[in-house]
Amino acid sequence: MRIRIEAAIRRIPQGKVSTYGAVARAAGLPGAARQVAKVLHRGFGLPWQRVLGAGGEIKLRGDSAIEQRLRLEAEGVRFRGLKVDMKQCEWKFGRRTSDTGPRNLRP
DNA sequence: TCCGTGACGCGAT
DNA sequence: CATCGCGCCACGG
Repeated sequence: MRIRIEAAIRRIPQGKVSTYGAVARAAGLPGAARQVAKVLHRGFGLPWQRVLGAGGEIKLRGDSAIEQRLRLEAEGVRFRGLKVDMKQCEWKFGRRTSDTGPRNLRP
């Protein structure tokens, strides 16, 4: 299970973000949002900053939250107030085989 | 086995 | 918006 979740997380490209719930579904584990959070908390080498709560909200507290925001802005993710502008930055997981989703956004 | 715990999600107020 | 409540789920005590 951990592997499936990690794989899904790794599919999120730089400059894009996703949510715990979406990652869980992409991993074939609908409803396992909390497990996604755990994997992120313990796993290493994962682009953890690209996973947010529903609506593009950062769910971390204190310094971690600040770091996540800085990391995201550093890779071009735009914020609208305290949330990420999902309308523009959310990564849509495609169904296997050549996933054709909106990609390459770096003007 | 029961119970508390979360980097959760969503609808209702 | 802010809060609340309830559903969800793997884990550890």
